Amino acid sequence: MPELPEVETTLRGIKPHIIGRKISEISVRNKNLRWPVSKRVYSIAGSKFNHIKRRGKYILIDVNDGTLLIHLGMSGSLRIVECDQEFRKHDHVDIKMDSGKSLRYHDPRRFGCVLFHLGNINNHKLLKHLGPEPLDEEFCGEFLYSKSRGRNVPIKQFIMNAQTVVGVGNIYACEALFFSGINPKRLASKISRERYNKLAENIKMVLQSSIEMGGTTLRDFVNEVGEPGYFKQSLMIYGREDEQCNKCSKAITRIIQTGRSTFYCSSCQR
DNA sequence: AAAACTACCTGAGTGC
DNA sequence: TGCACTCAGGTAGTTT
Repeated sequence: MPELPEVETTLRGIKPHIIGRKISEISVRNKNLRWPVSKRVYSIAGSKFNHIKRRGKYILIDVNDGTLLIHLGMSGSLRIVECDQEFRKHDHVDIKMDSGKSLRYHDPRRFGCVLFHLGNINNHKLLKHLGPEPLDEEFCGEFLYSKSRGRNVPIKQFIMNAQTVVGVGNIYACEALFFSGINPKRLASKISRERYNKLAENIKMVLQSSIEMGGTTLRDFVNEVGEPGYFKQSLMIYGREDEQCNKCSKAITRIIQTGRSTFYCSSCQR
C-alpha cells in the first residue's frame, strides 16, 4: 500500500501526538509480521519518543539510545487512538502513552515490520543500501543518468528499485513515466540525459503533489485519524486500463512487469 | 554484479 | 451460498 507520500502523511500525522510523550505500556498482539516484532520494543516502556523521521518508506522514531524502525508493507497503517479503544482485527502492536492515547499499528497482510535497533540506525542492514531521497537535491536527472549506464532493466523497474532511489512504488512510477512520456518497458540504459532530467523532475512533482493531498487511498490507506488520502482523484494513468488518456484520448494499456501491473499510454509514452 | 524468481499474508472481487 | 481463482500500495533473500 503505502508509498513515500503515504508514509510521509502518516509521519506528519502522528508526530505531534507522540514527540515528548512518555511511553507507558507496550503490547504486541501478533508478533508475526514480516520479521518477528523485536522483543526489545518492550524495553522502551518508561522512555520518551524523542524524534521522528522517514528514510524511504521506513519510519524511524528515536527512543533512548535506540530507534524504532517501522515499515507499513502493503497494507499497514499507524493510528492515534484512545488507549481504551477496542482492538480491531489486525491491530498488532499498541504503544500506550501518558497522554491517554495509543500509537497503534494495524496491518492485515503483515508484510510490514516493527523493529527496535540499538545504536546508530544508519548502519542497519535494511537502510544501508538505500538510494537517495527523491525529494532531496542530490536526486536529479544527472544522477539517474549516470546510475543507469549499463543497466539492462526496464525503466519502471529501475526507478522502483530502492537502491536507485527510495520511495517510488508502483503507482508513482507509472504516474512519473506518464508525465515524462517514457514507455515503462524502455531499458534504463537507453534513455537520454534530457529525458532523465524530465523524469527526475516528474518524480519529485508527483510525490510532492500527493503529499499535499494526503496520499493515495486505493482501498485501505488511512492517516493517523483513519481518514483516506485524496490523490487518487488526480491519478492520470494508474488503475485506468481501457479509459481514455488525458493527453491524447487513446485507450490506456495495462501490462504486467515483474508481476506488477503497469499502466501506460502507448501513444504518448515512447 | 546484475537480473530473475520466490516468498511472506489477508481480503476483495469475479466467474462458475 | 460456496468454491476456486486473481489481484492488491513492498521488498529481502535466493537462484541463475
